[in-house]
Amino acid sequence: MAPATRDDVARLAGVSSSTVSYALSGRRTISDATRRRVEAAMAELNYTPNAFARGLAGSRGGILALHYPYGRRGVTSSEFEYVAAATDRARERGYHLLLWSTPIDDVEGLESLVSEGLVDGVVLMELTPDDDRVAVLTEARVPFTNIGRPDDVAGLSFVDADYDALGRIAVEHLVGLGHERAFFLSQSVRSHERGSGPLARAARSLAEAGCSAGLKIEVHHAAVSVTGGRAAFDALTASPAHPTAVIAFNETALAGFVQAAAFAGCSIPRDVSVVALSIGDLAADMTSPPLTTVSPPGAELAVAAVDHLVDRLEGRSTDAPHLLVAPQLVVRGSSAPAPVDGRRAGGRGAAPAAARR
Amino acid sequence: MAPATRDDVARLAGVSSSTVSYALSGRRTISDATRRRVEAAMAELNYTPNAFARGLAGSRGGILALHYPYGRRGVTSSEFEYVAAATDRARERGYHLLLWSTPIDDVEGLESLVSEGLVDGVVLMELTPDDDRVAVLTEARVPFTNIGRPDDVAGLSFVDADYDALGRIAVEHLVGLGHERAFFLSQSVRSHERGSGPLARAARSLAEAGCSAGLKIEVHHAAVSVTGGRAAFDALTASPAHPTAVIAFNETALAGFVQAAAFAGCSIPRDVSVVALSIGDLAADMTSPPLTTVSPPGAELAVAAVDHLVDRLEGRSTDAPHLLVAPQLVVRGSSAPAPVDGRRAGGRGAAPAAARR
DNA sequence: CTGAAAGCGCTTACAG
DNA sequence: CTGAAAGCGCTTACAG
Repeated sequence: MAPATRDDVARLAGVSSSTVSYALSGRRTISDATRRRVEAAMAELNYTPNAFARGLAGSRGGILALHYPYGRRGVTSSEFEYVAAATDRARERGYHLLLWSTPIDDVEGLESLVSEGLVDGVVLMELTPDDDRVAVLTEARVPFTNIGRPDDVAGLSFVDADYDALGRIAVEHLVGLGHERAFFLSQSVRSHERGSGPLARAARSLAEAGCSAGLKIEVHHAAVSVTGGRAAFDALTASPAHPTAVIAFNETALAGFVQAAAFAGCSIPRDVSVVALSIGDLAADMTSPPLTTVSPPGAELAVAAVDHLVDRLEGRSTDAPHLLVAPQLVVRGSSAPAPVDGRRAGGRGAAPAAARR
Repeated sequence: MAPATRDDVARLAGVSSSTVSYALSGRRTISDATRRRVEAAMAELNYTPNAFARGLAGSRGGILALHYPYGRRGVTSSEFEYVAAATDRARERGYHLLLWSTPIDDVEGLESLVSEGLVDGVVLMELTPDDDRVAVLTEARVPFTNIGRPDDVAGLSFVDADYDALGRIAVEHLVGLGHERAFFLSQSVRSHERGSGPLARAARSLAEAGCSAGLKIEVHHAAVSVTGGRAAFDALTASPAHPTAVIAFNETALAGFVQAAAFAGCSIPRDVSVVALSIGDLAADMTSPPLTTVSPPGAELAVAAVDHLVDRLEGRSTDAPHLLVAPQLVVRGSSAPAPVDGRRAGGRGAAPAAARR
């Protein structure tokens, strides 16, 4: 049988159909007796309002889009965290979540999505410094929040990881362990230098924090590949500065780096400490030893972004739309006090990290 | 200004509004001249049909739901692969993808989603042997496909990884390398024994293939935790059978296992070979050496599921709805010929896996 | 080949 | 506190 409509409920309850609507939305006062009859009728008919009709007639459709641009970097281990958290939060707030995933430069796709009128608002992920999506959404007058931020944030609502704290936290951790020379496993020069991207900001904060805390940092631009990471290890070994610690913001290369270190008999953390930035828990646990990480709290960011958006859609947001969330330092086994004997990192023939457990 | 409607287009083109609809859907023949005028008008007004109105009036809303139950296991590295691939494929086929993620036992959530009439069909992920969602969707008469399968697949359309091949492929790989005794790093006894879940099927196929190929397999039930994996390593070391290979179907425990092996100076693959089942590429690359894996092709499965569903929705599917996809063996560095000298795996004091590169 | 019109199931002023 | 009715922007028989 066809699903029950609002008219069915009204008939059963002996009221007009608009009364059923108002009972549902609570937008006008209703006597207790009427409300009870309506509720009983809805329960009996197992009534669920039709989403399309609600969307067409009302101003609120109850659907949010999460735009996840791909092609920027590969699928990393923590991305699902954002998506899952956003989905859950949207649901808790009474919204559905449409996952929208196009190449970041396919602005037309986004444009046609919003012009369909299907979604009440959009959460944008992985903003680039000069992200075109911002203009599209602004022009279409679709409310949106950003996870991440473009260079120009005037009038924009965003939540982002505090990438300045990122660098500082990593530096402080290493300096606290007595390290004086570090090696920054970065990405391509281009991403590194782009104005306000996560990498650029992390790199800058690293440089600043290193400067004031007395940690000398050598920057190495590695390809985002396992091979790139192996080459990075060679570069570390060859470095005249003899760094005793590695700070990595290149998940894939880090995998290659760790492999190369193990092959070469270079022990982590005895010979070199490793602090990984923006790495998921699972990936961190797969290495031996597990990696000390400083990562943005993905779930928290996603929840905050959805909350911001929904607050705005429901007209109850007045507070500052900019939120910077501090990254979390999780100390696992890959960071340790700097070697005291000044033995050079990456040296061959070192014994394995057996012993204590 | 408000977005253009079908009436605006009709007026501009000098035709009736139904003609615009038909021009769009192609459900009746239209003269070339008319079609051109309509198209020009649409282009000029930058017209996009309203999704809610289309959904309300027509039978097709153009939205698919992907139900991702959480709480079953944690976020593993390859889950995003399924979600991303499904999203892309849906879009390619002209549908939106609603991500729906509830605890697997929250059948009511699913029920109310479909009774809203928002979605044309549903893709279910991670089916359990006696999955309640199947009954709910069947009763609601909502078309759906499954990634994975329950025990009773009568009348059901599903795509699934061939978990029988999974075990066989792993066994053949190891036997080909001369191994005779393996250790199966499994999960809790309960999941292991449940009728037709992936683990149960993989375990069964492992047992069968091992039997006929002459590989003796010792089963170890580890907790799904890093600690569980460390304990598993101890169990391997203590095993009187002295297994020379590990087959793991427990991603989190495997992380602990690999860590424990490294700590103990047990070299992979010289002392023990490791073959990981259902592990993502990134996680596989994070270990040293990178892991040889046999994993279901997540993207392929997701694409097939979406295709099945859409074919059915569009009435163009008549072929068999059951699809079993072979897992992929990727040989990385963790598997090697069995030790010839019969040296016991897990022995302490072994030298690190330095040397060749 | 094309038009006029009913209807999808809601929301929300407008009356009372 | 409640009802009758217009309208949201489409799709699709029904006529011609």
